[in-house]
Amino acid sequence: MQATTQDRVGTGFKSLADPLRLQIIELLRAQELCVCELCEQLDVNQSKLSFHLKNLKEADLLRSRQQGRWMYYSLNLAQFVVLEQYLAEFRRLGEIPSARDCK
Amino acid sequence: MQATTQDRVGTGFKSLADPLRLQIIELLRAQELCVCELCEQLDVNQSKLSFHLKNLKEADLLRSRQQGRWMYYSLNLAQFVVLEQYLAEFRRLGEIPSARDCK
DNA sequence: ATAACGTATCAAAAAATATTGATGTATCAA
DNA sequence: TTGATACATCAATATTTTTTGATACGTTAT
Repeated sequence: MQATTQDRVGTGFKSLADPLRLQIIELLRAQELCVCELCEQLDVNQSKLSFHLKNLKEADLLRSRQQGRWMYYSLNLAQFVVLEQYLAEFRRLGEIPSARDCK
Repeated sequence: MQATTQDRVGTGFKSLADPLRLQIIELLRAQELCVCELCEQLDVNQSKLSFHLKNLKEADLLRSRQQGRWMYYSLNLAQFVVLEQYLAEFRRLGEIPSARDCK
């Protein structure tokens, strides 16, 4: 079984479909952060944050690296580009014909 | 109360986060269609389709026009651009600094 | 006017997702 | 080696979203 483009972008959009996750990526847009800093800045408990970080990571939107007991998360820009391109395709085609009349 | 950018893109991404809705917009990418045609092509019941069309419309991703008893749906490309631009912002900033070491 | 059609809406049930609090694991410091 | 810290995971619950079937609404044909 292999993932189609639709699966991959679908997973990405689903991940972006949550306000807390959007806040997370907006913080990470400025710089890589560890979980404890995200916790503080977002004022959200750790378990909840962990859940959402995992979700973003599974959608391939985030990367993580461990250093000692800290876990640093950062954006995976490549995947943002994938989603961006998917959307750009819609524009690329230019004019979309009206429906031919129905019956 | 007014909608923030986050609300608006959040709603957009949430709407794109469903496989059937992705199929819908991919069909509409080729041309405007009426509900009955979408029903047939997607092999899905009418009430379900109506639900998802409403969702896409509320996310401002679709437009509709009525003609007699038919309802024609088409993409609202402007909103696709809004989402695309939101994603493009992430790229625009270039290199993202690593975290400064934690404690 | 009545009937049939295309679509929307609604309420109930089902399914998916998120939150919470508790516990587990690895790492570091003392 | 003990305790504390940083994070992940799990099970139970709560919340949200989706599906289904029924019904309602507006339009056209008869």
